[in-house]
Amino acid sequence: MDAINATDRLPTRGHAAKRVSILEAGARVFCREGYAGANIDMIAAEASVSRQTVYNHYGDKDKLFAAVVTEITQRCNARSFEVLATFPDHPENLEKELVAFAVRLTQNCLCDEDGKYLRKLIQSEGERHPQLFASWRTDGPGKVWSALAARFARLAYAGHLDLDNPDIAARQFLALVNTELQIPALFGEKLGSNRLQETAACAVKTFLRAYGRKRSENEEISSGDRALRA
Amino acid sequence: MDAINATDRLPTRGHAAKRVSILEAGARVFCREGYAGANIDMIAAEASVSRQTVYNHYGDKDKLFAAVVTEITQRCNARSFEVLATFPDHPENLEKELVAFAVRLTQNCLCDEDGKYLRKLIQSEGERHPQLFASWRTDGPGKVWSALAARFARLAYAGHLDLDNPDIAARQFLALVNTELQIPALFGEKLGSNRLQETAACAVKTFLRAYGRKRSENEEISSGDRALRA
DNA sequence: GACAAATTAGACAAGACTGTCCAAAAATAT
DNA sequence: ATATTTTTGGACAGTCTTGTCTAATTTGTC
Repeated sequence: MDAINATDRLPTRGHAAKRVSILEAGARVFCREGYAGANIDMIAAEASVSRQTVYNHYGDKDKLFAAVVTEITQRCNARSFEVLATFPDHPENLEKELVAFAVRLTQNCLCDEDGKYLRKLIQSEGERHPQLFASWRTDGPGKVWSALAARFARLAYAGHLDLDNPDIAARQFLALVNTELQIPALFGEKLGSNRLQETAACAVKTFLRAYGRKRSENEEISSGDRALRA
Repeated sequence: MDAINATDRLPTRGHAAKRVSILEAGARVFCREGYAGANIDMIAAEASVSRQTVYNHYGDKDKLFAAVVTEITQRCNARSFEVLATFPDHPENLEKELVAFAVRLTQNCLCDEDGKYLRKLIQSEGERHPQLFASWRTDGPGKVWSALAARFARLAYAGHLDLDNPDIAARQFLALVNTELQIPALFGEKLGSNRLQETAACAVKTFLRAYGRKRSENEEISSGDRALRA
């Protein structure tokens, strides 16, 4: 009855380590083979555990899958908010700090193992088990978006940005940061961190071209405005 | 040996109609259930055809899957270039025409059935069958990107845009247009065409804020800027 | 109408997977 | 050291799926 909820106790070493071992093997195998393609023997083998132990811990394939999904979801969400906490609220060099933030975001949330797993699992099973991923939709992207939007709004209020709709800006920021990641991600390819840096730099540059502060209070008229007057 | 290559003859009505019927049922079922989860009986039933006919036409499950993938890929690529041909090369109202173009792109290539199928199939099976999707990578996104980049470069040369790197601009344009589509697409949800229009409008507005011609020699403030209410 | 090709339904063997049961072995706690 | 819990390996029935085969039926062609 509480076999599944036993995850609240920390996975110590010798004891319930098998539990997490199974969970992680499950994530890998479900992700690699899809739900239907994965089989318990594979997962047991990859977790270095007997098949029976898998059944002892998680009951059946469906429950194991559900456990895997909620685990990965929680990890991903937690990490997203960790990174979000490093947002440059008081930037000295906005562009540079935004690029660093974008890199952290992609490295820790979008391009890491968990991120890849979650993406694949949602894509392949989301339509069949919408309730399983409901919490991801609301607690994951939903909250990240609005949190990020709030940060951008604050930057705008402080005069660092010029934007009319922080929510749209936040989503577009994420979209731009993701630009180059889509295709390789589909094939499970890893991007070197230099390439990742590049992409983030391009994304932020474009973002700031669109939403960067038009002018500061004590700045002289920009060259563009001079051209307009002429 | 040439069972698969028989697709070169046109699927007439009474004759080889079953062929395409199977192919389309295959696309639906493979997409819905994943490769491992799909079974021939399902596909046969959904194609209103006996199981044996499926085997007669396509040999086995693997070959059927390959046929489905190449078919969908070709359809998607073809449609992409159709839409690309409607790019506003000589725009009178650049913003408006770019929005319309973006809407065409999303409706016909990204959000339609084939687009959804291809996305799911690549995501779930791309890692396992990289060679199957190799042609998609090179002939699909690869060529669309560079074609789009060429269009943007021409617009820049004609003074309608101000960009330093057309390739990056093209990818970012696509990323922006995709902004809102990602999440619903993962769950197979359809976006109303009004919502689609909105998203495209936001994307293009941002794109032009970043890459729009700084200003014309003889132009007053654009209506678009005015609509951007306080 | 007759002939050839395609389609159908059904049975079939072979293999894979799930989930259960059980008794021996190992690990853990007292 | 002993008692308790967990893990293990293997066997097992039941189910599902693939791919083949066959004979009968339908379809399209001449």
